[in-house]
Amino acid sequence: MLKHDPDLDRVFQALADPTRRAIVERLVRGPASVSQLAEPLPMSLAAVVQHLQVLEGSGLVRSEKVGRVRTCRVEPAVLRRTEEWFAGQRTLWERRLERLGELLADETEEKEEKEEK
Amino acid sequence: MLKHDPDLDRVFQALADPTRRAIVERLVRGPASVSQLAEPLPMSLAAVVQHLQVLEGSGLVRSEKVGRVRTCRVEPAVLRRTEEWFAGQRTLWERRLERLGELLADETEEKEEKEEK
DNA sequence: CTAATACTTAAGCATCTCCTTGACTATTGA
DNA sequence: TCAATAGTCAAGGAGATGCTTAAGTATTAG
Repeated sequence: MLKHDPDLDRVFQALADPTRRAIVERLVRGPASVSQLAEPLPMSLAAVVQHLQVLEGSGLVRSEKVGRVRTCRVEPAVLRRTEEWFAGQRTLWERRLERLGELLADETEEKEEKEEK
Repeated sequence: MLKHDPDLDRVFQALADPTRRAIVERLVRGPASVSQLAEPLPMSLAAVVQHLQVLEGSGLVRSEKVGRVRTCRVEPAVLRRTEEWFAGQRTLWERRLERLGELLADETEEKEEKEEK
C-alpha cells in the first residue's frame, strides 16, 4: 500500500498545465516542430521548449532533431496507460456499488422472510 | 482554439500529487472520514485537510459534515469526464492513423496503376 | 461539567513552477 | 559567405505548492 507511481505523478503534473495540454491536443493530430507548436501560444519560444521538456520527461511526448528542426510526436502508449488508471478506479467504484446492491437485496429478502412468518 | 478547460486543470493538478491520488484510490472503495483518510498517511492531519480542499476544489471529492465528523466520497462523474478526455485524444490519434493508412493505400494503388501501363 | 475527539484556521517556510530576457550554437537558403 | 532560421542554455523572479506547528472551535462520551 501507499506505493506511489512516479510515472503517473509526472503525467498528471504534465497535463495539469493548459499550455501543455494544448500541445498534446495538437500533437494527437500529427507531429509538429517546436516552432509550429509555439506559433499559437502566447509565450516565448524558450517557454515552449521548457514545456516540451516536461512533456518528454513524462513520456507523453518524444522528439527527434533532424538538421535544425526538432519534430515532436505523442506517445500514445503513455496516454493509454493513464486512461487505464481511470478505468481501474471506475471498476473499483462499480464493484462497490454491486456489493452495496447485493447487500440491499439480502436485507429486503430477510425482511420478506420475516413478513412471511 | 486555445480555450483551456480550468476544470481539467484542477483535476489533473489534484491527481498530480501521490498523496491525493492515494486518497482518491481509497475513496473509490467507499466513503471515509478525514481521520480515516489521514491514518495511513505520513503527515499531519492539517496537511491531509489541505489535500482534501484541493480535491474538493477539483470536484473529484465531495464531503459533508455530520456532528464533528466529515465524511468524504468520490464524485465518479468527474472521474468519468476526465477519462473521456483521454478517450477523445485517442480517437483523434486513431483517426489520424486511418487517414494515414488510406493515403498509403492510395499511393500503392497509384503505383500499381502505373505499373500496369 | 470536563475531557477527549474531530476537525479547522492561520502563519510561516523551503521548494517548485512558469515565465522572462539575453546570449549562444547549429543549420540552411540566397 | 553571411544572414536568417530553429532551437538551446542559464540566470532570475513572482507566485504557487506542500508541508509544518500552534492555537482555535464544535461535538460527544463519561
